[in-house]
Amino acid sequence: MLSVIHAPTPSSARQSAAPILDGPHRAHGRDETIFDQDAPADRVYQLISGSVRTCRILRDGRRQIEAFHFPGDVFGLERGATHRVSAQTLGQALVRVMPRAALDALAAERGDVARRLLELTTDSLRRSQDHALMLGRRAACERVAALLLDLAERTGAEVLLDVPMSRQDMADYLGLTIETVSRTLTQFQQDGLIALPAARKVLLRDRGALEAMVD
Amino acid sequence: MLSVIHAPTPSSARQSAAPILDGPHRAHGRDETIFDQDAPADRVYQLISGSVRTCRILRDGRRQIEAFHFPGDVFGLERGATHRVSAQTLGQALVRVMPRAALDALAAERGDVARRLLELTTDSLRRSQDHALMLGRRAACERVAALLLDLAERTGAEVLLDVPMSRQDMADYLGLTIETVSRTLTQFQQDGLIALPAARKVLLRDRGALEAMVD
DNA sequence: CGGGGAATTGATTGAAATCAAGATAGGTGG
DNA sequence: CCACCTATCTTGATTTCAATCAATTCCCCG
Repeated sequence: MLSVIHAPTPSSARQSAAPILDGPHRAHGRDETIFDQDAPADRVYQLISGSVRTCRILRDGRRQIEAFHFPGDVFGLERGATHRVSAQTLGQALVRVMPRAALDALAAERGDVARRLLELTTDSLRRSQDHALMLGRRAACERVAALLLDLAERTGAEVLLDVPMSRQDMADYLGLTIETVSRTLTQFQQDGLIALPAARKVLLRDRGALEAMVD
Repeated sequence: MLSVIHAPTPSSARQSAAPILDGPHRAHGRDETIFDQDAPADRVYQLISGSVRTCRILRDGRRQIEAFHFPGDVFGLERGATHRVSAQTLGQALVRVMPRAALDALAAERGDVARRLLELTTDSLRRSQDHALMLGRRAACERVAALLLDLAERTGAEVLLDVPMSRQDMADYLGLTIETVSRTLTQFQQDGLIALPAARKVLLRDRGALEAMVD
């Protein structure tokens, strides 16, 4: 049975970590689809563990990753009847599944829930606008630097960064190709900004220099 | 005195046309700033007539226009204390000014107002995501075509399109340069897709072909 | 009219895409 | 446990699309 979560929201924790509504958890394996583009948007999801990408694909195959999601993040919120993006896991992931009808009903009767939904949506909007600025006006190296810093901030990594996505995922988020992403990372390494100690690991050696590139 | 507008929302009208809250109107001349980037976000605006751009500027002068606004559109909604974008008029414009505190208070006590705010924010999010897809994965001609069709739809133009913005505005919205926008329009004209009968006018001659470019 | 910002057009450059091999590493089965 | 196999990633050569640099031309407004 569903029940409302009376979430204490300590200011220290990431705000989005508090669930809006309880719901069953669902486990996903690596690279599994959570929902497809154009599928009915009758559920909302919150990531418990792992990481997820949401993306749109054009008819000719071009793909734009719209966002990466990390534990605590809510995704799948839509205004219309269908999902405008698809969602896939990057590795193993655990998600909380909330029926949209229940969430809408709850928002209608409880102001705090409605406010939380608005906050979540506003946060997504802010992220999307930052993303658009990056795609419209930033050079390849600035985009890659921005992604690394964003990952560091959102996963709470100090120096050694876990990069859960492939080069193709990075490229499709950044509006670049895998080759350009790879070359840019190599260049950062040669310039002493980062080290690449293993696959899907990045060691931040000069965070200040990366931050200077982003703004 | 402020008063709530009990807006009948005929399904035929553009939904965003209904004001959330009444408020004083303010007239602006051509190319005037309504609010600056980083200024306190203590007011929300609704465009009555004219058109407005919201944009962000990087330290080195690169500019990204985040959105164009037309009559009925609400802009200036923020989660934080300051505006993340600036807003300027494109021509003469009339805006309704609503104090944010009053709007927040109203949303807290009235579910329909809270819901309306969420709808507006979700619409902005959808637009921003479409924008990001365009900036990340579309060629110059596809971007220009998308802008023309978007303008036609939002201003309700059938064939003759009023383009209220300069080439620089178009370029900064599309992540291109004025030269590329100009060349693309010339090419469209040569291909019989449009005609350019006057400055800031575009005649749509083959809307189907333009739509085919966009998806 | 006449001045001046905006737009167009042309020539050239340049950043990232594309095309094309290799290198590396992760997973699997012998 | 190790070797192979296949994905993924890196690196290199070349091309391409859009940016930049550079004149004109076109209008809009005074």
